Amino acid sequence: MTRARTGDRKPAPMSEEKPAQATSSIEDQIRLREGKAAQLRERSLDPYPAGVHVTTTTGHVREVHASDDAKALEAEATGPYAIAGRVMAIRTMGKATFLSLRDRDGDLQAFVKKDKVGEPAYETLKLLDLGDIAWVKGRAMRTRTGELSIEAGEGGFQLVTKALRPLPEKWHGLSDVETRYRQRYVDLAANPEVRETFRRRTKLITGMRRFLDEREFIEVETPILHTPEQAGGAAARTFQTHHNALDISLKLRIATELHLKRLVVGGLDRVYEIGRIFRNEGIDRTHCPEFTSIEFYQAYATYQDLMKLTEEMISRLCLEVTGSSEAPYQGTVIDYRAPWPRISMLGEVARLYGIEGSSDKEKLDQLGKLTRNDFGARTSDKEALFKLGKAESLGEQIAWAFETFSEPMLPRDRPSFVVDFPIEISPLARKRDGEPRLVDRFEAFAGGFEIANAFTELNDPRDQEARFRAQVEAAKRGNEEAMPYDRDFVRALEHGMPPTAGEGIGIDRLVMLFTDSPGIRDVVLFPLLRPEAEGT
RNA sequence: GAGCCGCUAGCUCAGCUGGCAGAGCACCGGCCUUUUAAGCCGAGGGUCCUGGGUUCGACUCCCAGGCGGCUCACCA
Repeated sequence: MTRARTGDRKPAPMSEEKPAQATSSIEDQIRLREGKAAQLRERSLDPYPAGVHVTTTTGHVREVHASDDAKALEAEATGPYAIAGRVMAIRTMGKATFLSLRDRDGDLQAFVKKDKVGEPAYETLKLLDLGDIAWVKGRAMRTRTGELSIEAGEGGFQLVTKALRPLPEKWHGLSDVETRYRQRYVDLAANPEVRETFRRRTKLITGMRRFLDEREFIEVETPILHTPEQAGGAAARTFQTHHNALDISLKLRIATELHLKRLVVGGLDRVYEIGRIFRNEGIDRTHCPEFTSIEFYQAYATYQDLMKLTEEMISRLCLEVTGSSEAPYQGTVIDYRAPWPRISMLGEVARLYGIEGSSDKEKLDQLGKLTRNDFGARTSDKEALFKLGKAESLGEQIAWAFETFSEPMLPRDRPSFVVDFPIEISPLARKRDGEPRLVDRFEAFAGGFEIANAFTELNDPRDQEARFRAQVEAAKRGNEEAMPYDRDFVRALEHGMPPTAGEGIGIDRLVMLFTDSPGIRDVVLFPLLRPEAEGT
């Protein structure tokens, strides 16, 4: 690692005259940096060495010496610490240079003095550019201004990776959204808060696993490639693909639901899967064609049990990930502590239309008497009316009315559960005992969007058949999101699925909430974009 | 898919009513052994997203297209 430092005490002569022309177009800058790599090679220094010996991180050094002042550090024989990281700043004072090195833990200053580090190493320092990766070994010290630094010892500086492209500007970082998404490596290198976002994402997923594992759930993996019959479990259009050897057309899954319930039939009473879901639909602030969901199923539980579990899990995750049970989201602090308010979809819609009936049955009966025009009377907004007009059943009418009028009114500073869903929009949920026009289902909302969807599962195979038939009918009428009739799933239910409750949570959306990210693309490392135009 | 907005140096951005393309940082040369958005002196760097049109003259105005953002639609 310290090769070729002692061989030649005199700095190697510059390979050629200075560049004839000072330049700075990107091509020029790359050429110049390549030239510096060549100069390193001329001094028998590899610009891309392997086996660099790093003994610690910037974070560790900061931690160990957090409370040591300059005097204490001078008295103590600290280290030596060998750290490496991307060079974020170079401040040269002539025969002494300050570097800001950034590794996975953060930034730390390195202080390289010519008389300490030795002439050869100091000469290679002159070939260092912002964005290169450098290695420094030495003791910990504090500068006059009190900044903790590593002071490079004899031979304690090495350039370990030459970067050919310059980093974005140090002060503003990289802010062009398109470049941030397309070249996430630059975004991550330049903008520390982006790393924090993705660190939190990982923490969240780890925390979910721990939470469910503690409750004796087991994690499984089910197929992503679905036959056309299997590609159900949600209302969504699919991606098409094809398997060559079998010569069959396949679809990418739109949910993990139906396979997971097959596993419950098989006796895996508590099961979950975290994985990618693909839905061939538009892209906006909260939708992405590939996203990550967790679905879990618990036998002998009901949707009521899952509401409790959800409150508990998400409030705990918020604490684990953000350090508090309350987290700001786009200007509003959301308090995740249980219990979350329950809001009745049926009740809210009934209230909207002046129906104060006491029972669900009464509300449904009264709402059933309303005409399409009655439903539309609440708004003159053309688009809202169009939506309301599309409803083909009372249940859809209620759902659209809720979405249009009530959803925007959900609490902003708290997550909430919406309950009392109509059966028509819930083809996999169990009918409610006593009111078969409703199902035992909830959706959780926070920050203005849905984060979870759960229900007591339908386990009556004959009822499931009927629901599938209704979906097939809907598909015939042109509903492209209707799910296919999955015969094998019905066969599985015929073997008997214990009474079960299941839930799906959008992990990306939770990450948005816990990182205060405005859009789903900010929490996905490489979001799908149109292909880049030629030339970059 | 629709509406609105944006695209100028590697990055972040100015550029007026059409008249030679600008700044800061970065880069290049020089000075500097405790700086930290280091500093000082000097130099260079442009497919103004693309293609048409109007005009004596277009970064600027018009048309078409590309990519992105936001809103809406689609979407649980």
